[in-house]
Amino acid sequence: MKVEKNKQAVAFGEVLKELRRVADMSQDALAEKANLERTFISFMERGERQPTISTIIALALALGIDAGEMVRLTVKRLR
Amino acid sequence: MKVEKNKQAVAFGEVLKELRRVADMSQDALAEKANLERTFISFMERGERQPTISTIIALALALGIDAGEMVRLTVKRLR
DNA sequence: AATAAACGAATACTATAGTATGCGGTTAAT
DNA sequence: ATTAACCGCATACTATAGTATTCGTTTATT
Repeated sequence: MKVEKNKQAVAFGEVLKELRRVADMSQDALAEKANLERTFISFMERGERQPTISTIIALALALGIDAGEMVRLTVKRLR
Repeated sequence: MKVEKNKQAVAFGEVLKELRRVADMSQDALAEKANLERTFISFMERGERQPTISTIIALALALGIDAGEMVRLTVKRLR
């Protein structure tokens, strides 16, 4: 049977991808700046992995935005 | 050698504990409402575990507050 | 059309989020 | 002094976050 994807992870992934493109960064560049693996950024954007609070904060810092705002956008996308 | 604790996890734990008390809930009550284990709430409040985005959203919902705000308070506490 | 940057995707692994159980200490009531 | 609610803490386990490597395709750019 097909494994159901986590809705919050999918929503976060969409927000991440959008914000990264607005910041005009490649997955590779973002990964480097946030001290994460490029493949992990890819996993998150596809909703196959979800971030911890540490990762959210690191991503927000690398993207030059507010971590709280990033979560707000995620929650907003869920309803 | 002593295992260094994750600073973001500690900050989040402090915020969680404070917000839970403001909401006048026991760890047990919060755990039940957020569909988590009481011991996991305890771990988080002590900074020994950190939440994923799903857990943050579930906790915020159970506490009747905004998930983004919860993250904002955590980041604020880090500086 | 060839070269390279960028990304999806698979796989396999290590670290840690999250579950489950249990014990002991504290506090506040009886 | 006993009962009960609340919580710290330890341990052991299962699920998944995060790393590392690799291959194929797409999209410029030349």
